[in-house]
Amino acid sequence: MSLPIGELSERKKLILKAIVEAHIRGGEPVGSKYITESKQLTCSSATIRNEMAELEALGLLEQPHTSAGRVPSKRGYRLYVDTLLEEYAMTAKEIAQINQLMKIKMSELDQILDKASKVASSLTNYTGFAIKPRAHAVTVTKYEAALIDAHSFILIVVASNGAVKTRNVIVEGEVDDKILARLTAALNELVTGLDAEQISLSTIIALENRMSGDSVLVNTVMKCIYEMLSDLDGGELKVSGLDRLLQYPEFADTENLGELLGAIERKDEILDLVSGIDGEDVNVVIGSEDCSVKVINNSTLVFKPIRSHGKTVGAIGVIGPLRMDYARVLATLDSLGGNVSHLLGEPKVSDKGDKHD
Amino acid sequence: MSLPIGELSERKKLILKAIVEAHIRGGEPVGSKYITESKQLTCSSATIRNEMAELEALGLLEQPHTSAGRVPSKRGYRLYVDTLLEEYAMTAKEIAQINQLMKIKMSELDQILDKASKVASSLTNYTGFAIKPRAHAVTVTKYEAALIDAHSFILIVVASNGAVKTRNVIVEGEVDDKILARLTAALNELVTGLDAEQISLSTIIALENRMSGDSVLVNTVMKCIYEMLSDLDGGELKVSGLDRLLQYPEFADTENLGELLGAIERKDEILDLVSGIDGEDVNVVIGSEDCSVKVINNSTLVFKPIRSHGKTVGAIGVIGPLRMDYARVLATLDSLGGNVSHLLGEPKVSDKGDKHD
DNA sequence: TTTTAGCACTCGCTCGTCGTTAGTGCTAAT
DNA sequence: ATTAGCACTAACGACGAGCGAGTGCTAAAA
Repeated sequence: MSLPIGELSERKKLILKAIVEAHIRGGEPVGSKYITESKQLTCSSATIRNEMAELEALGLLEQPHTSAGRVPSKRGYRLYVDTLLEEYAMTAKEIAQINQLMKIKMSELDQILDKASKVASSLTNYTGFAIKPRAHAVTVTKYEAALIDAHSFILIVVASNGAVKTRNVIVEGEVDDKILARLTAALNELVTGLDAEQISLSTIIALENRMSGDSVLVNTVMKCIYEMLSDLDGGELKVSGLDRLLQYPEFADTENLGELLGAIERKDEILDLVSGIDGEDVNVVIGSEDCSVKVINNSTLVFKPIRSHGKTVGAIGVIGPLRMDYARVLATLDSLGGNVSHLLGEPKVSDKGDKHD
Repeated sequence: MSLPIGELSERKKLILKAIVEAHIRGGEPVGSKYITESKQLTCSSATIRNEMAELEALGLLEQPHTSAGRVPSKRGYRLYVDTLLEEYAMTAKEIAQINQLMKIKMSELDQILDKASKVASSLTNYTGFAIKPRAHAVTVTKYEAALIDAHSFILIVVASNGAVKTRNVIVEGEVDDKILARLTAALNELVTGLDAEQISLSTIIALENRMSGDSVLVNTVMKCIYEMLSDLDGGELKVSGLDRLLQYPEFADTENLGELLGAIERKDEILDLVSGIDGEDVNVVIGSEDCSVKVINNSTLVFKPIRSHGKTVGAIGVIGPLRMDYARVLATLDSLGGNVSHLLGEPKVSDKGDKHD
């Protein structure tokens, strides 16, 4: 399973790199002749062929069929991303576009993530996505309520992860400001710091006692709170620039496209995948190499966590074909994600460290 | 432009109906022989051919090429939907599924619409969508605020269309409950009933006076309010079951699919289209027959407005190929949409009136 | 021992041909 | 007005030839 990175001769690395990059550009299998022509390799096509055969034996290249050129395998891409990739120098235009995004003052995390994923999509020309990860054991830190009319009010919940949710509560009986004040006071005292599973019957009974035994109101409200808590740790996945997928021939057939659309539709696989990875660097998931997510078999996910005050609050990334322009995408996401995190109050990392996982 | 409905002989209608239905089922051009065989038409294929030629001259049928069968044109579908469509009898299973949806108690419009569009998609096997239409001149009917810490609070806005929006407001100076109380009181007094365009400088100045000239706070808040108001009348489009598109051969090529995905991506065309249509019946938009929405040239949109307390608050619908199973889709959406509206407090329409536009 | 030139071979791709087939339009007979 | 019959059309699938890009292997050169 582990890659024999050290074992690879310098020339093999160069050849692999050339093949990956040629294939990223052209999308077609690349042959030995092409390599000799275009690159600074001084050897002949026959030598390249021998090397290519060995690279294939190592599982780094694949042949669609005899007498076609070679295509990088997933392991090949992985090796490329991990060790062969050169820094991509962002163009002034790209930097400007990111900076312009940063100028737009948006106060809501959702909006920022959404916008950022759109920018990621348009800068890289792949499909962009934004994720708010699943959170475990979200609790409520504060309740507020706002009266609408005699039969309904808005319940506002501030969660431990900083999210805010509201819900329209319609009650059978009558409510007024005084009842609401009592309710919020009781909720703040009794039902904070509990996650969805920790709300027990005793909590509810204690609450009822505080609310003069108005069990209808209490039940309605508790149901709402439970619902909101479940919502809060649900995670979210938003996709932008889906139509960009179509320009890549690997998604021209229904097979791959269907798999990917299905995965996006279901959300959970991608959500789990992204939520399961921590850290602040850009991550690259190539195909289903780690076999956990079977569904995005022929696509690559690249994403960068967004952090705020030391916590991961989301992620932005792009989805595209295996032969993704990794250099560019990594640079773009790194910069964009860093800026977004910075915008959210995260200290900027000054050292340009290793960005791979 | 107007269709010569009355002019069509009974037999022509029957033939057109048979062709549309055969083509919906099979997806392929249908020939004269097929009609004579399968249907109760007593005449021969030659007669059918003559009739078909005339129907084609009327613009109701099309020929992909000579020596292929006929395919309904957009006008043909339109005529079919408007006058030839027979009621679809929903199966017990479908009814049960809708009823089950109705049992799920959800309090938020967004969730209900979202869920309903998913059900629409799964019942019809087309792509479902849910829309909250653009609203003009949304105003705020009530403000509330909830303190988070000394530098931030949550601003809650109840809009004239019943929607609720919250925003995290971070201020330079310090805030406390007392300041917030004054702020909300002032806002409720001075900045209600105004839409985004009507907020003038004098409003802001009046507000500043009330807030002891704290122009920083006032400006921050007003910017937020403006943003929220703009958000509120923005409209929303959510799509579910996108992958279902792929099973229809008309979306197998990149062309049509790209157009449709692009339109969904941009949202505004579809939003405008749906927002522009009022009433409570199911609407059918076939291709870009009315030339306003050029982009969904080869798809059909069917949607039903969702009403609550006499107002249109959203719409659910499906997107699919031109040869959509109209009978089924219309029945499903009519029933589903009616139920959702009912759930939202709209009186149930008892008379099963004409459901076409 | 490594590299390279040369060569036979493979296999997909593109044409053109050809027969088949489903469907048409037209005409003449009913 | 309808229909049977017939000639015609165009898509479709199979077949085969030619092409070309690319390979693997071998034997010679470095």
